[in-house]
Amino acid sequence: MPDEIVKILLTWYDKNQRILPWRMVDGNVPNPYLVWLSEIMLQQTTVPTVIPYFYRFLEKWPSISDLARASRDEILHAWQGLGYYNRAHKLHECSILISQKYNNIFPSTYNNLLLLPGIGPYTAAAISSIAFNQPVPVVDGNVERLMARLYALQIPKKDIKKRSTEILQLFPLNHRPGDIAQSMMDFANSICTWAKPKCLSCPLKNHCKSQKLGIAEQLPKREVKKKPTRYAYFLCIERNHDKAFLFYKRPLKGLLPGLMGFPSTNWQPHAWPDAPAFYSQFLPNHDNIQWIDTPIQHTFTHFYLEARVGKYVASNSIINYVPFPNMQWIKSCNINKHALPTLMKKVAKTCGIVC
DNA sequence: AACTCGGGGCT
DNA sequence: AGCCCAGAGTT
Repeated sequence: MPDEIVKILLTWYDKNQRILPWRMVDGNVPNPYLVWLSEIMLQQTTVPTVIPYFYRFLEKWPSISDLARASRDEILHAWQGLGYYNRAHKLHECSILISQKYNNIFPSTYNNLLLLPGIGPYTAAAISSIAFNQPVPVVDGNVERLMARLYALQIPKKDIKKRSTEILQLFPLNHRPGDIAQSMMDFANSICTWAKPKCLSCPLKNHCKSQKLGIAEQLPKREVKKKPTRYAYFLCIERNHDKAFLFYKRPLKGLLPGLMGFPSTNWQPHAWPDAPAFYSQFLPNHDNIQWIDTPIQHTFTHFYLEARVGKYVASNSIINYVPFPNMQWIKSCNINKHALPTLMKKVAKTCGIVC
């Protein structure tokens, strides 16, 4: 049965393969650097989102040694807006490690790839399989959904990855392992979709247990968790004489690590922070703060943020005033030289910053 | 084992 | 409004 499934998947893949910039055509093995870069970017991120970032990275840094010579801030700047910024930090670390300790050569086996920063079980399997033809099961969210439906796995979501991997160990992966992996992901992404799977025209329907049971769309089982809301104030402080704004560089650990941001209160649950206690830290004279009526809404992975933005135009008396050492004035036309997360771009837009 | 990490797109 | 996505790292 697994042999038949693999055969159907490869046949489907040969006919429907998407042309993607990190894929090599004509059956050649792709460049490991391209595979690695794409796989890191694709972690929890959709293909259409990744493509423009991938091209920009490749243009700036055509090889792993080029990337290894870049600074952390350059990489963060190119990564801005892509999210999960720790990936950018690990990308930087990994490039330096491979360039300096590995002589610019990627390891080829699952176990050795797993030792590298930013590379976990999925990515190690994907790189070894796609770039080095290693017969390793590659299990991402797409494959989990496909296997859960093919084998009617009515088990908790957290257990599906392990079970899927076990099942795939019994699949014949020796012939074209990378294509098998990518065929499963492409197939689940376009046929065995999360919502409204195309079961009626599915080439695997005769092999699908959940299709026979009529429960394909309910699998894999989902578990609900409610997101809390947090509340914060942001300050957009403009220096009168040169249209510069007060920014701070966020810590290298935690949320939005190493990116630029506007001064804000703690993002606290349940209640609005004490606004005067907050802005008096930054503004010796805090009259004339214009509070924007419409609050900013932003969704993070595990909470919503609702924020109000205050705009303040600083008088000449605080031209050289910098409240904290991690802060700096940045002229409006230089802001785009720094790495700003999408949330902070919303704040900038809300208070009308233009270059 | 559970939590922390973005942002866009779909329903 | 909720869930999804070529998951990894930390606690």
